[in-house]
Amino acid sequence: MSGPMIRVLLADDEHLIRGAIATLLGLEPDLEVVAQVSRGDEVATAVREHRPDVVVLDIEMPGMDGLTAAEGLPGQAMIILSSFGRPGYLRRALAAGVRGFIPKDASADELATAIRKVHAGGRYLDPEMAASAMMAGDSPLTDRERSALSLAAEGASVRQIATALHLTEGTVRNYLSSAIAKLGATNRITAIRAAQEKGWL
Amino acid sequence: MSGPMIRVLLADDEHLIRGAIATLLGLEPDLEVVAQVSRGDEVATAVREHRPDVVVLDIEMPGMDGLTAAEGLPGQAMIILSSFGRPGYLRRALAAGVRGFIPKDASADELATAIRKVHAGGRYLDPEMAASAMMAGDSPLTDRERSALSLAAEGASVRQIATALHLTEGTVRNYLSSAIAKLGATNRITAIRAAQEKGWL
DNA sequence: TCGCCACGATGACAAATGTCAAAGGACGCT
DNA sequence: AGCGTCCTTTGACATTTGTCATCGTGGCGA
Repeated sequence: MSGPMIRVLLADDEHLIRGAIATLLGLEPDLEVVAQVSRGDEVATAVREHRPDVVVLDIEMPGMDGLTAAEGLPGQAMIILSSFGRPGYLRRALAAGVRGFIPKDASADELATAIRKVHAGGRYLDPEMAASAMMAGDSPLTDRERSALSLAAEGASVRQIATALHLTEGTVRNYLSSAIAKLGATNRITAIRAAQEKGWL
Repeated sequence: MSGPMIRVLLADDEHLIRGAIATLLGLEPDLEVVAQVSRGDEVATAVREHRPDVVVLDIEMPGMDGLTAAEGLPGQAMIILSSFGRPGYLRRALAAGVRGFIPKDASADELATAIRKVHAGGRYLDPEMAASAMMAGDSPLTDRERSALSLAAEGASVRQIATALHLTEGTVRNYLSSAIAKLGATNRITAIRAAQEKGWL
C-alpha cells in the first residue's frame, strides 16, 4: 500500500512525551506528524493551518483541556490520550465526536492502530477503558450538585459558592450534602476525591 | 569515544510513554535501555538483577512512588522525572541521593545530557525547577502539621486523624488550623491544594 | 543558670459544614 | 386531568471544623 501518508497533529503539554511519541509514530511508514502543540488553546489554530487527517489530544493541558478542545472541532477525526482511567471522560469524549480513546499505558502499536482506524472513519476504544466506563456508568449528580461540588473542589466556601450560583447558603449545603450521599462519601473532601476519580467533576 | 554503553533502567507506569522514551534513548549511540518496569515496588528487584548504570524514575507510579523507591537505593545513580514542578519533591529527591531531576516537559536531549552527567558522577538539575525550588523554600509545616494535613487530604475526619496519630481531637484541629494559617489558606481544602502544589504534603 | 522561643498538647468557644423534612415546579405516563 | 417522580429550593437543627488562650517541655544563646 502506497497511498498518501496519514497526517497527524499531536497535542500534549509535556515536551519529552510529545517528542517521544512523535518519534515513534514517525517510524511507522504510513504516519507523518505534521505539527505539534503544547497548549489546548493552540489546537484550533494549528488544525486550520495544517489540516491534519487525525488529531491526537492529551486531556491535561494548560490553556484548555483536550476534551474542551475536541468539542470545538466537530467533524475532525480525533483521538483522546488519557493519562488515567476517568470513565466520565470517555462519555464526554464520545459526545464531542471523538472516535478514538486510549490510555497512556497502551502500547505504541495500539496508538498507531487507533490512528489508522479513526482515519478510516472507524472507532477505536481501549477495551479496558470501555469496560470500566460501563461499570462506572453515568454520573449520578445533577447539574447543580456538580457545579457546587466543582466550586468546592477549587476551595470555595459555602458562602462563595452561594454567591457564584445565585443561591441561598442553605441550598448550597443541601446540594453538597446530597452529592456526598450519592458518592458514598462522608464529607466534602472524600466526595471531591470520589468525583474526580470517576471523571464526574 | 567508544567506551562501554551506559546501561539505563527505566521506571514509568505509562506504557506508551515508557516505550517512547526507551526508543528515543536507544537512538543515542552511547545509551542502552537494559530494563523497564512499570511499578515503583519493582525497581529494587530490577536494579539487583540488571545492575544498570543509571536509573530513571517517574514520580507517579503504582505500588511505590519514585521518591520512596529512590530512598531505598543509596549509592545508585538516579534521575527523577517529574510530571510537574512540585518544588518540595526536589528537596526530598536530593535528600535521597538523587543527582538528576528534570521535568517531563524538558527535551529528549536534556534527558540524555542528564543521564551522561549523572553517570559521570555529576549533577543535573533543570534550571527552572531549581529556581522555583529556591523560591518556594522549605516547608513551613512541622511534622505533626504535615501528618495531620496529609491524612486530611485522604479524606479522614478529625476523629480518624486523632485516632491514627494518638492525639486528642482538639489537638488535631489545632494542627490543621495552624497549617491552614501557614499556608495562607482559609480552610482544609485550600490548605491541601496549596500544600500539594508545593510538594509539601 | 536564666530567659526566650518553638513545638506539642489541651479545652472552650465561634464559625462553617452536613442533615433533614418539606414545599413548589417540570415532566412524563395513564 | 390526575398521578407519580425527580429536580430545585429553602430554613431549622445537629455535627464537624477552625480559632484562641493557655500550659508544659526541651533546646539554644546570653
